[in-house]
Amino acid sequence: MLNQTLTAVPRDCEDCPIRHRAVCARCEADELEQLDKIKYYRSFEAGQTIIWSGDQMDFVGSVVKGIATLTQTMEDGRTQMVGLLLPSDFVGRPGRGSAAYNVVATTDMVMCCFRKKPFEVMMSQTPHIAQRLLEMTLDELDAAREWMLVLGRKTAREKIASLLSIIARRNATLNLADVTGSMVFDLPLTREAMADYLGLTLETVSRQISSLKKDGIIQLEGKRHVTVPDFDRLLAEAGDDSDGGMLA
Amino acid sequence: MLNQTLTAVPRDCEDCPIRHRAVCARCEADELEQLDKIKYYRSFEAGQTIIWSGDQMDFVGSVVKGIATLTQTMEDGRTQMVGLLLPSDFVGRPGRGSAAYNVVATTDMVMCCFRKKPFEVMMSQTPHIAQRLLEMTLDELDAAREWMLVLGRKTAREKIASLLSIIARRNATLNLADVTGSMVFDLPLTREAMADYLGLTLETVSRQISSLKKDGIIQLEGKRHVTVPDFDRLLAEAGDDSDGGMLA
DNA sequence: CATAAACTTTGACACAGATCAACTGAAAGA
DNA sequence: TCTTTCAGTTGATCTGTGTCAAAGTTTATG
Repeated sequence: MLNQTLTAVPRDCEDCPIRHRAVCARCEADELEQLDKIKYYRSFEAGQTIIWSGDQMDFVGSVVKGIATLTQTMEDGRTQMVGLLLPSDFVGRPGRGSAAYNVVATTDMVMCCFRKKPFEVMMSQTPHIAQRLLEMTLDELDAAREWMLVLGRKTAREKIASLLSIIARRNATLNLADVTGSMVFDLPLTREAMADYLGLTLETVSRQISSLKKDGIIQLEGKRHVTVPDFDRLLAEAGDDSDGGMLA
Repeated sequence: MLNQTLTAVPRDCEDCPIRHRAVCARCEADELEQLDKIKYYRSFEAGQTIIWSGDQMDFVGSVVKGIATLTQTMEDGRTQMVGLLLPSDFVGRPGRGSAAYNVVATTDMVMCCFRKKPFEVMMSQTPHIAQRLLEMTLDELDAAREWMLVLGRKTAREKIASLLSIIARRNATLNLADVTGSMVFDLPLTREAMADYLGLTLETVSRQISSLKKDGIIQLEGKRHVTVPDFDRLLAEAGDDSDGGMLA
């Protein structure tokens, strides 16, 4: 299979779809120019493992297009997803030599990579990058803590409803749509990936999705295309208060 | 009950027990002087709620002495701990007006608080603070992701063993002791708090501790004083590989 | 077009951990 | 000293989710 996405890769930061949300969001023109010198694009196919936990990492970077997962695995194979990487999310940790998690592309993907060493140097010199990275890391920490509540205390049905509401919300904000009433989106994850995210088995995921469908909370076309007729009802099933736990 | 800890509060950053691990770790003398102008100490008694989720927060700060918990609660009362705050850990999020979690003192505590507005101003001007906060936040994110694996995929027995090994390890590094062979420490948490950390009920926590005791993995004096005769055996019970997942 | 491979659904049954309840021991207060 | 309260333990039973198995659907492949 030829990789057609390579030709679609942006050359210029000005045209970059994640220019104002990624780690470079606050950079000025001259800083972008500096970044440009240490950056390169890489494309990945759906299913491809981008990084193995424990591997040496000589780059960090941003997801430009597509979706990837961050997973942790035990020796006996039990797997837990610990992050879902969407466009503009950052991959890697400055100052660390080896990867702490597996990173796997779940769709075809494009990443904007920075060579690690020069990126670290730049970070110590240009506060705009470190500031933005701090902000993004704090957001991820909040998201991780939200997931700890989901994993530790919610029922299987609530877990599924929580995941659907998060995907629906992210989709809406990405498309600048309203976060009310009816919403339509495609699931970017297989049943197994959803199970790994939620600490369930894929059979339980399947059963709970069927149950939500039977109860009219969601509608399904095919296996992946979801319609949520009433977002507040979905939130209620997730056990969240109606504001969805959003913070200023 | 009179609060005797107030008199034991450090005045000077030079004498501060967390001077080299807290958010101020990288600050120079002049920066400490600036911080000194916006800081104040607060003491809390065991059991006291320091911050309610949703409350306005006009300070951020560091834990100097004692232990606190970060918890999230659902409307029906289900509670999940999302962080365990030990000396040097940071409380609050610069740039956010209201608290996202409940913060409760589990022991008598002393905090070094900074008025939020001037702290934010200082952060934007002195990279040393933002740099250190980024580093600490990345560490917390790693810890949160480690807990997601525990919550999502481990059995009750493995969860307890994981918690014990984390507490043992933290205790050892705090006391500069060896992380091998036999270790002795006091549990800083009630059975209920442990349950909230691990997504279990307190009965299950109690049963699993009894079981680990019966099997000789741990020894107990009273309810809280724990001896771990063989740390590697405890790690094996936790389902971790022997290196404990530590990263450079 | 046929077949394989990957993904998903559904059913039957088992079991880990929750729930409900009784009891123990230690600490605090009258 | 006696009672009350709080933290913890242990037992009996129930139930939500996992496990094992089979079959259906969709997508890829020769």
